[in-house]
Amino acid sequence: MGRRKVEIKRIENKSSRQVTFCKRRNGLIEKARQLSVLCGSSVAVLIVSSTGKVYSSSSGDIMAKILKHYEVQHADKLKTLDLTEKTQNYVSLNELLETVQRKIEAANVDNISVQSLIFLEEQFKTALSLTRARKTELMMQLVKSLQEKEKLLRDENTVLASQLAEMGKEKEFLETEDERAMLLEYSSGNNPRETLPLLK
Amino acid sequence: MGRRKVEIKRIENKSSRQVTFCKRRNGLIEKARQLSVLCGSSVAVLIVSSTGKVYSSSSGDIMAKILKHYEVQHADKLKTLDLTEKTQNYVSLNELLETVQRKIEAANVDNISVQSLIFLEEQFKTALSLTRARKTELMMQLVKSLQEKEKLLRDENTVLASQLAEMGKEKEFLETEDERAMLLEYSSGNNPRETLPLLK
DNA sequence: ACCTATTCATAAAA
DNA sequence: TTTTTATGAATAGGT
Repeated sequence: MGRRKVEIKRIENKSSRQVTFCKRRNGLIEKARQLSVLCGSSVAVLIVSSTGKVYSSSSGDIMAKILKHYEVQHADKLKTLDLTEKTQNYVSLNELLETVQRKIEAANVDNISVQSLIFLEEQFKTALSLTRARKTELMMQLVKSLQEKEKLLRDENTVLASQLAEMGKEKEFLETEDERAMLLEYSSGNNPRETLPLLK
Repeated sequence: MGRRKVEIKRIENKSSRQVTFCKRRNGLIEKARQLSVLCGSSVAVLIVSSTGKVYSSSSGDIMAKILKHYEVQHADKLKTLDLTEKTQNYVSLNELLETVQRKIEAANVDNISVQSLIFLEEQFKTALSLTRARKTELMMQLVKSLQEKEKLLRDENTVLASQLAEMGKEKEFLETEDERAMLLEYSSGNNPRETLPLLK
């Protein structure tokens, strides 16, 4: 499509290669845009010139779609996880997809593909943190409830112990010397405060 | 470039949209190949059809180049993280980059862009799972120790309660009718097994 | 999937 | 780079 037909092989002349690169790069990106608009598809183009410069374009929600595609591909894998983890994964993955989609729709900058990779990593990092935080919170709740339970039990123990002591005192007035000796022996061998090293 | 000019806007007719998608998709990928060959550049194209099917092509070592590019761009960002996280990130990021690069060098298949993205996500997911698993394990250990503590306390309570009961019995033989009535009243109001709803 | 009229992309030149 | 212009390439609509 020019003054003459060109063979598809590396253009040796440096400056004409540069010119061709510029034109065809723009053409490719425009074609990508058209495809995206005409057919409602998502298209990303990444170009790295021989000098290392990166050009890219991306239209639509391609990153989100790729992740969706991935999600479908890996639905089986998720099924091997237990139910609790499964739910958590779905939630965070969906959140992730939504955030990615929103961010891409908001930003009209070029270079989105590379940015998407960067962004993707950031999102996973964030998701990791969020999941960590959520799990920690849940487990901290569990620990807290266990600690409360523990406190109640310890209080209960205290009450029981004082009841015992109370009874012991009462007994002092009632029982014979022999009976009292027996009781003390039993009590010293089973004193709660002496047999619960964990609570120290 | 057809029988008539088409506006660049979504094609509403489903079947002609499908035909156009197919033609233009092939065209785009061929153009990408040509650009790559003519100008010695690396080009990746990612297309996701409106039905969710993913097509892609990539020429040269584009993903490796992009990752290199990315790695340089984000050296600064990593410096803003705190030391602990920083160390962890460096390790996992470097490992990740190395693995991706190796995989790319090994595989001469097309479709590298998508595969890399998928792989990237998988890596993060794995990292996420590992972290989760580790945290869960640690917290489960804590929960387990708390539960053991609880069991000891409950046993202790049981012992104390039976001691109380024992004493109560003993008293039956010793105390007067008035003293016994008082004791029963007190005991029924503070029975441990009645005041610990958490343990039910 | 193939045809072909027509539009589009771009090679060469500036 | 971008514009111009002549020409080859891509493709819309039809089969």
